[in-house]
Amino acid sequence: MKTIFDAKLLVVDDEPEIINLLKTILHQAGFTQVISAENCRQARELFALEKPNGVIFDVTLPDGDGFLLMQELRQQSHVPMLFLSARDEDENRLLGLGLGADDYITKPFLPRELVLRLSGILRRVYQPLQTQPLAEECLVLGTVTVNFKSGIVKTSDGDKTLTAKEHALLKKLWENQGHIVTADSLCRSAWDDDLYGYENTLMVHIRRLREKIEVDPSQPQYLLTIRGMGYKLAKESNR
Amino acid sequence: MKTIFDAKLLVVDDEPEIINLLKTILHQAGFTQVISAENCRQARELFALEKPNGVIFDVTLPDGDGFLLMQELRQQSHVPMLFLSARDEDENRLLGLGLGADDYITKPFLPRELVLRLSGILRRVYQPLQTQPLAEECLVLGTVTVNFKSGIVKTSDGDKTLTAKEHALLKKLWENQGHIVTADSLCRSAWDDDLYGYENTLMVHIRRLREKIEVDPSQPQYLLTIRGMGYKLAKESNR
DNA sequence: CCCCGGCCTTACTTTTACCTTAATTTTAAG
DNA sequence: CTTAAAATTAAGGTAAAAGTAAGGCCGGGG
Repeated sequence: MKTIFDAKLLVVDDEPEIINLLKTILHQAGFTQVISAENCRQARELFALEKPNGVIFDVTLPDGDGFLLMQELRQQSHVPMLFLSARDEDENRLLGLGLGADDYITKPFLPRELVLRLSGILRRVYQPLQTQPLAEECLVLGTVTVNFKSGIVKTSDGDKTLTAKEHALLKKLWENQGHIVTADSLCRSAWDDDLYGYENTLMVHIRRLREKIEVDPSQPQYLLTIRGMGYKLAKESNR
Repeated sequence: MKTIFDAKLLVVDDEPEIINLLKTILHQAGFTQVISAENCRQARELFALEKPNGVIFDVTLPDGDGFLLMQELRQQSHVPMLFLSARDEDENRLLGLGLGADDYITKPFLPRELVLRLSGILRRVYQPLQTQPLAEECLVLGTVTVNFKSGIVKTSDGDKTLTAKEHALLKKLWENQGHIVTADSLCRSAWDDDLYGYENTLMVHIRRLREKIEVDPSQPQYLLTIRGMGYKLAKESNR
């Protein structure tokens, strides 16, 4: 498993045993650095609570106010923070989550689950910031770009808009890009009832699609016919 | 407790008992709408996976492939998705989280915990996104400017004020500017109850909106019809 | 209390963009 | 070469959306 971000983690805990466990788990998962700190309040300045960092708290801190500490830090930063707890106590779980913790994990936990949950939180917190400009889901075919949410096809000679049927068909092909999609399967995703007889209808729509996404519709480069089987949307890589 | 966002939730589950439970919990927590769907694959088009929506899956779907479905949807949308499971099985939890679920909650769960976890996820996913567009509260369309706070539309020939319905509809379109919004989705954001005969009602309001924001209502430049799909508020850039 | 005006809804007709049909031509496999 | 599959046209057909007008609801003011 690989993490998406170059994340550092500050572990607040007193039991060296669990620190080591976390270090092992998280290192294996690709996190770059794991630091332990006995007294987080003092060490706070050292670990800037910035972008690719996160905090893991052990609920059972010696002075017993892990929640207070968490609340305090939360006011200063929105970095991911999560609790580890020795015992599964409903009240504490609600309290922790209510204070703004991103998760609350009770021991014994599966190492892999910790990693997955952590990765998920990091992804949600940082992904939106990073991918703001390219958040759109687009299909790129050479010089042509299709945006499914807006239904716009951008080409070198102007923009075109997809009709409902074209949209449905192209989306299906896109979802199976690189694989052959049978005519039957295509029909089922664009029509409610099974389209009796006239397979021709599908062909006409394919033609219109080609007119919109292909440079030369009669010499398709992307929306390919697989005779006797169906159609295939070629992947950029293996054309 | 109050939620931060105007969140709708699609509940995928077969047991009416749990649907009702969720509805109760989430309504009390301030979520505006909860919809159930027996077959998500078929219903997918109906619930545009747009900004303030989320999906809750029951792992034990009748056909047993809730994971597959989740994975499929995840490819298409980054809206929050979480699993509910009847039994606490490590493998499934890992699988669910690994596929990109935002959380995996096992029954019996505390209602309040569900709400807290949900709110947390929504906050993390939408907070960063929403602060951006809502920073400015004006919609600029060529020579026309719409101020949402005051509901005033400034045009070259005088000011007009938006009615309640027009305001709600335009806001929804604005929040999804550049993307196609289904008629259904629009209705749900402008009417509380499900509107029975809304076929024309929506259209009439769209018409009135066009009369206020378009230069020539019969040749719309901004509020575009996407036949068979919905409406779209064009972005200045790709018109 | 009743009328008035703004807003929303309903009902109906008209328009049009998209889809289907069908007939012909081209392509490619055996 | 033969033949089935797919492509290409272009002409209607059709359902979705637009347009229009009348009626209903509700709150404010006379």
